[in-house]
Amino acid sequence: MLLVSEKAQQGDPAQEQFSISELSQEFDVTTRAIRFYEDEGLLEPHRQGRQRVYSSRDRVRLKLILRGKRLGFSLSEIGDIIDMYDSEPGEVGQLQYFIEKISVRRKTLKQQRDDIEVTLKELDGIEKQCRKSMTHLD
Amino acid sequence: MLLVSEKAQQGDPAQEQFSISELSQEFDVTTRAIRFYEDEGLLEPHRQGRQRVYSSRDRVRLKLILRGKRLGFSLSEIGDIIDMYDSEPGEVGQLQYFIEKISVRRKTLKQQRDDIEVTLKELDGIEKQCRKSMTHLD
DNA sequence: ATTTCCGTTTACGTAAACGTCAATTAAAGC
DNA sequence: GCTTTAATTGACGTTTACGTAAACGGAAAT
Repeated sequence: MLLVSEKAQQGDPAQEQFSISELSQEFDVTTRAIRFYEDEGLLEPHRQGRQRVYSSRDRVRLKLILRGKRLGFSLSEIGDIIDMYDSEPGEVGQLQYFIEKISVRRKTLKQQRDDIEVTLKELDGIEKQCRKSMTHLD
Repeated sequence: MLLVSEKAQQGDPAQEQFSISELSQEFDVTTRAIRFYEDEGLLEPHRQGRQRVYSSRDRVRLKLILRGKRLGFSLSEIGDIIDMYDSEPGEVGQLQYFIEKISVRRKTLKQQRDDIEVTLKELDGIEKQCRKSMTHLD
């Protein structure tokens, strides 16, 4: 292995370093996907020569990306979301715009949450019917 | 318009009929999409000649499809889910398999729900920071 | 020295979910 | 009867999110 993995800088947890395969394994995502996220501007790891070196900040971003995916967002939407997290807020106008984006996102998420509640309840009902049918067939 | 929309069979609500454009408007989805769902085996409306006539059962299915989409499921996954709703449970083996599928689906949904909770809380934090920054800039 | 791992780049391939014509058909309004 | 309007089928195009193979570069182990 490389210098990177000389058992990862464990001194300062904020300065830990990760290789692409470490992240790939930890989050169960292919290296191809990780590089693709970089192509799409969602990650920009440092380089040691040509090799990618990921900081713990990069790792957090990857986490956010995957969470976004689980929620069904597109990569470009996820890009918008991530930018919310670590943008240095400049002018008031931007902040205003920002807050609006947050409210939009919140609406979507709440709709999803409601959808989930309904669906979970329906699943409960279906399962009960199933179990009933099964006892009848015993 | 067609016979279908002679102010839709309002006698028995379970026998209401809908044209493709009615559903398209009601759910804000293109007719192309609706036909595509049919191609994928998610809908199978009756025909009057060559025209599609949707029952209220078809309408419910469409509703389920769209909810599934909002939750980020693929059409084939949605197909599985819908089949859960209206399949006539046959043998015990099938029911067992069925219940497993339900449990898998439930896990996914719960994961999503947790993701949403976390994200909503984070959004709260970000918004607070925003508002703080704004008052400082006033 | 050479095999063995990673890792990188470039490029083409692909599946899903429609969009977008184009050409027909058929019914409704006048 | 003619025109407008809604619906259908078929085909091709498009975007997203990667997969897959090819070819090459270092470092590490034997």
